[in-house]
Amino acid sequence: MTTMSNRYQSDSGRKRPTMKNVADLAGVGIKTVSRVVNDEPGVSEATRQRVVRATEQLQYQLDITAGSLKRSGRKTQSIGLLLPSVSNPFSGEIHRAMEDALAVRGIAVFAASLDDDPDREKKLISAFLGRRVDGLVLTTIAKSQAYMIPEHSRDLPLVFIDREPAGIEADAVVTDNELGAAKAAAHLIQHGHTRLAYLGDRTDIQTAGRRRTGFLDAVGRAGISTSGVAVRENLHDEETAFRAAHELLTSENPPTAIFSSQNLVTFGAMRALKALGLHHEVALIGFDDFTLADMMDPGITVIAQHPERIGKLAAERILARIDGDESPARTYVIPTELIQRGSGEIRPQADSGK
Amino acid sequence: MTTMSNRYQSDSGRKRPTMKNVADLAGVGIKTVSRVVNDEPGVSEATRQRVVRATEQLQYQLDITAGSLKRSGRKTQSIGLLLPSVSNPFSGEIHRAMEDALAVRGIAVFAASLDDDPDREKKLISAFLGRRVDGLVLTTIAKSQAYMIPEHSRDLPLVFIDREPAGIEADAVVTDNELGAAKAAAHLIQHGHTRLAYLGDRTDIQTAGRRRTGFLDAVGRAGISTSGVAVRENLHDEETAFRAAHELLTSENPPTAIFSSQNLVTFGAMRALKALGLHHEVALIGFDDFTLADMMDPGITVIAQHPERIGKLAAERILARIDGDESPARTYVIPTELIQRGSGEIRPQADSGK
DNA sequence: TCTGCGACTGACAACGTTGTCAGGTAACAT
DNA sequence: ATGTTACCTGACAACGTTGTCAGTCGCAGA
Repeated sequence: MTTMSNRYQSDSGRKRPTMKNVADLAGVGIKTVSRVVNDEPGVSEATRQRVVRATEQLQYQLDITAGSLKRSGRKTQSIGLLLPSVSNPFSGEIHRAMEDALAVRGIAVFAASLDDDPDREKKLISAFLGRRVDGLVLTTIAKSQAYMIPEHSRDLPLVFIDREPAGIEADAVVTDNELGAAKAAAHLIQHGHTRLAYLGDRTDIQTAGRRRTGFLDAVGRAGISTSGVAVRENLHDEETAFRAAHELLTSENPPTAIFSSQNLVTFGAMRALKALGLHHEVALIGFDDFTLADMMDPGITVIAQHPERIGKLAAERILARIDGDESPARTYVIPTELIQRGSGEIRPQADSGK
Repeated sequence: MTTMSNRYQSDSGRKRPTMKNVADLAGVGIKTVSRVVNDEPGVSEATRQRVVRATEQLQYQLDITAGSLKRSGRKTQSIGLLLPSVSNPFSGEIHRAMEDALAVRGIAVFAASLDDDPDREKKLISAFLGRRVDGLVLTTIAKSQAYMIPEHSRDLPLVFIDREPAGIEADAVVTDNELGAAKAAAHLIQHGHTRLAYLGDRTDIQTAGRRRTGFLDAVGRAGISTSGVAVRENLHDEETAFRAAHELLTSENPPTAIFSSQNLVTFGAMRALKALGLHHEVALIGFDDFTLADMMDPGITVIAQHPERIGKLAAERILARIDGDESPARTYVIPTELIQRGSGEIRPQADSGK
């Protein structure tokens, strides 16, 4: 019947079949198989049928890595995604949105966690470059991304998310941190607060700085002395945030409202308020929304970011760049949303001024 | 000085350099560059130095995809990870644990979301196979994974997580769903409850079935008629869970304790209890832990799973299989932990029998 | 001096695919 | 009958790397 050895006649074959095997079985040339598999024109219906049958019989799977070798302009159909941590819900949302936007183009995503570690950043980028990803979407930590210029100038599409790059010209998609924090300040002031506290993340993280600036500037614009704002920074987990909040709340002149610049810090502040029984007396607004915020007592008012919009836009930008968009680098700013749930609407207590 | 055109002399080069470029610049053969780059022995120190300098000067990056082409036994140093959704915190924890375990071996992870959609499952698996991943770690939805047998018999390492496979012999790492649910039942009964409710997920999800069985069996073992247990299933989101819980709680003979088989269902139940003002009267235990469970009022008692242990073990198994472990397929069961926080320790109210 | 050995080195084919290009055939117009 | 299409088709090189293998060289031992 056929000239094939029966090695590839059944599912029990040891090795993966190649185009050569399919071509032999179908009695055509390799290139014809390639055309059929890639849905290229120029193959008669009869031949196509025969090839399709052969691929099915052998359970043939095109090796995309081999194809991406030919013509180095060829793409690997994969991108690298560098996130603070894949286990962080905010990152997860971004990841998911990107996946959805990229899947329609058949692009797969390599995801990895940076853990705010510059060394790890370089290692991971290196690992992705070695796999010849078509583009890189990343949240950076290193002070400068200038070390990536060689790659970028080699036409490696780059999109920064959440934080803007320094020392390199590239697209970025970020949350409107200043305005978001300013909204929080305005909201608290509008509810009568004048003794405010700002609980911030590590000062070397760009977004933390922006939120701080946005908050303090808005306080100043409202005519309140910013020197009266209690600022505690470098809070990187619940524990340190709890301690800072606890300390502030039990001090001589405690704040009547707290703004926390990040989820873990918000959690720490919530715990401190609850521990002191002040959760219904001191106002709290957190930056970044979180699950069950509305189920808290009181519900936690937040400045919500839109990770799904960030992810979607980042995916669109990287695709555009991969497709050859050469327009100047641009930063896209995604607005925030103030969600009132109770904690941010608490008014200063009459007796708290003591 | 050198025979190289100055095309590759600086960072401004357009194309990525190849081993050939490095070899020319260093004045050695390609193979010698390969040896240096891969840290193989048999290169004199002097030569090595020259090659290293050349790679640095050209910012050379080894193309691992090209290498994996040679000798088809060669690995791509990447695996595919199929999760319910990368934005789901439980999945995120597993992903993270796997990443950490695989990174030390230089293996990158392609992650994708299944969304409980069998078609999507097949498409994604196909996409990963086309990229010649060294192994696949997945949470399945399809009733049977028999369709993967051809690939599996071609030595594609496979590890199932969270759910056991059907119709195929492969390793699996799962939570002890039966025992976990049984613990919940025993805990509630021990606190005096006899009118129990079980709120479950889609019945076609394997883990949901196991939790149901575990719960009901434990109830039976305690000598309580299982026919008295109110069972509501196919609850797949907060809204449906809320309605089911609300309905049960406002029925003729309401349960004094609820067991919810999954996070979203737990959230729905929590909302229903709060809406009816019963959160301090009706006991609740949820399967799977979640952030801020301890900050609820009351704190939510849960059967915690250990996603980080599942991920770590799955990574170890896939590595072992990649390294040639041919031992029989085995299912690894990860124990759960009952975490008491208040909601599960509420006793039946005296008047609730009314 | 010659032989043998060990250490080093590079030419070459091969991995599985696709771009290029030339050849071959049928149909149709001249 | 001949030329002109349009359409199919496959041989072949190339992509960037590594395994194989056949060298070359310096030096110790005979």
